Amino acid sequence: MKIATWNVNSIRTRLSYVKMFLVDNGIDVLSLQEIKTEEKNFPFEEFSNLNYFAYVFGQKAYNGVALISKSPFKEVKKNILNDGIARTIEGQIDDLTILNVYFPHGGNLGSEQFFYKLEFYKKVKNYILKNDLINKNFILLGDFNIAREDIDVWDKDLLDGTIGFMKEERDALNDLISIGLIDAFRYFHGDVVAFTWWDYTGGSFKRNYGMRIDCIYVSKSLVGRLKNCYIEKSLRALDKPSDHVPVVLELI
DNA sequence: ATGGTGGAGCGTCCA
Repeated sequence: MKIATWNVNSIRTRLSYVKMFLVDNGIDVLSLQEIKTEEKNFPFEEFSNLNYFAYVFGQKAYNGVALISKSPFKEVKKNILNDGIARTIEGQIDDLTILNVYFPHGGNLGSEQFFYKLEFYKKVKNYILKNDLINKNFILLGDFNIAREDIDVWDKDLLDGTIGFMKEERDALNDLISIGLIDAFRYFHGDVVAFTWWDYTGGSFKRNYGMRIDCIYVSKSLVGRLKNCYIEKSLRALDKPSDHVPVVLELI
């Protein structure tokens, strides 16, 4: 089973690439962030034509998450933090609980958005604990907007203290995963420097000035089923790409 | 300090 996550930065602009990615990689479940559209404008038909189901929590212009899957989800919960912001969608499929989160960007240190981001991390952690998801076959994936380790950024000294790599943020992410979540990419590639996001500006992709901020975390019960985890970097080199690329998890 | 690029959707805001 192949489960992927991708911040597409507008589903309508990236639709052809998303369809290509699903087919080329034989993806079973795709978790999308920043679809940037309301549900009423989501291209449901394009996915049903490919024999995929789509579950959408959308919002006008900003945010927006979705789950795309070959077989139907048994249950889907949107808005799990009850904040009305289209950043969370969770579903049950087979024996898995999959929680797709678009974590806040965070603005700058000390800004209102920065504290919102740290609070958001606590709320997701509490939600997982409250619902005992950590003791289920649980997958937390999405755009975390935080690089956790030094090897998750292109220059740890230059980026020290900047958004996405501040101590307070890394502490928040470490605190979240301390409840028993395993970084699937790191499980297979312990010391590999690899990124999932490159800024649009300044030729960042060509220079490989990136960060690994899109991740797939699994609960301990799934460790024995991990088969592979990879980053589909080639999609960043296409014309009019998203600034993020997909991460793919293969489960036995 | 600014601007560098991109998306939504027509004002700017957000990343």
